[in-house]
Amino acid sequence: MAVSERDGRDERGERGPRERMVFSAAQLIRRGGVAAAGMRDVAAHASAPRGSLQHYFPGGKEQLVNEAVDWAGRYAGDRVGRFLAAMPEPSPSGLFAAMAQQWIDEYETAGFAGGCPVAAAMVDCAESAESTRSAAAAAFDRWAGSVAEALRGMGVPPERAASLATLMISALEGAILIARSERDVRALTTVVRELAPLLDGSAAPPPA
Amino acid sequence: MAVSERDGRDERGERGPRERMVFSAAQLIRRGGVAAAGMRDVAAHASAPRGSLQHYFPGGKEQLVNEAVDWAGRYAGDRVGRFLAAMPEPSPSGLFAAMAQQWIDEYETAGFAGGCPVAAAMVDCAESAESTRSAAAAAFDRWAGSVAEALRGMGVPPERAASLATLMISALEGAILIARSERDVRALTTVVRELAPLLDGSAAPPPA
DNA sequence: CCACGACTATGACAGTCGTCATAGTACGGC
DNA sequence: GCCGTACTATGACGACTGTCATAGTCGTGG
Repeated sequence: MAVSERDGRDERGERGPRERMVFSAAQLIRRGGVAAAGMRDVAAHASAPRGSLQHYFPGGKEQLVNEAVDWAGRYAGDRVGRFLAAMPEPSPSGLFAAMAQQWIDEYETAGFAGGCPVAAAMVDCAESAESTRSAAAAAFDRWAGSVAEALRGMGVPPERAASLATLMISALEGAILIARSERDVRALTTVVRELAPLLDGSAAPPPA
Repeated sequence: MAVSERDGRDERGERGPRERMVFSAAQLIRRGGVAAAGMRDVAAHASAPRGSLQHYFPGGKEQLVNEAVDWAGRYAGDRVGRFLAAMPEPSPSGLFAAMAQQWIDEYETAGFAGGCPVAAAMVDCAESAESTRSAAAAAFDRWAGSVAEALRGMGVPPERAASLATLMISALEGAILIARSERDVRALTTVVRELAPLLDGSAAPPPA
């Protein structure tokens, strides 16, 4: 779910204030967590008027956070499709490498400031806000669904595709955490390398 | 790093107020993140006097958080040794299953309230507090070191042991996130099952 | 021209946070 | 008994936070 500042625009290349605020919320959340993403900060980052927050998000911060998580889940899911389209000959390991590469690129060019906004929202709100927890679950589910669909398209048996998708996303999320803590992409390159043979051997029936 | 309320005691089965506060900080951080773990809450949770906080932790909250992260890293590393000792015939997949099982047990008996304190501290403080980021890196490193050492003891080639340790911890951390969001241990059981053949095939030289 | 809806502006509110200052207690050695 | 040290107690402070109330500005349709 690495996201450059230019992503998320609509077909006219512009975004309305409401969309910008959701996007900015996701950006700030993924940097310092939900608590560090103040409502005033979100408005400022989005170059949106502070007064619009209560207008567009009458549900308050919880609604804003939930929409940011939802946006991130949709974005990650859509990205899978684009990765797939960009691969000359799709393979499970190639897809996973592309997913990780997006993070490697961000970390190498923009520094290690950000993590996954869904993970950040989970950590901060899982217990306090039930709606945010379920939004995170939906985001992961959407993401995993896209990955599993892609895997099935590569000949992976349907019952294993979902499992492998979970494994891929788990490993990626964990590697993001480690990479950020070490300020080094090593963890990301490592999981890609180590998981590759397992993923590419997955078109065969499940082992044992 | 799932931790029951009874862990972390010293040889006399008791803990001093200082240790209790570090332990309580870790407990609260892993539930709702650093921001949700107020200093007053920590003191209350540890049944320790509020006035002791500034006495034992003159570095303020940042020091307390860092020590909590450090404690968690040491705890996770020590756990690996105990898992190893409890296994009749050690195997990489068996070790990973034991690590995940600790989380499964916690989630099934105590609910999905908590995650990994190191991950939580990372998400909230990686950018704001450099010292906390490096404490998290040290915690992951210590944990991975224990795992890698265990793997080498099972015949895994040294150069692969470190990589597999990173993969195991990554997958576990990610699965924790997903399991907590879904309020279901499915993600944990899935990564254990899917990773098992890869881990147990790792005593052989690296593939290709 | 006026009214109406959508949107913006801004100051205030109550609450919480981490931190600090100050004072107080307990207990050891001398 | 006294002093110094370790620890505890507590109220206050300033800096936030999310939320609300109120008023203002548009543009558009009648």
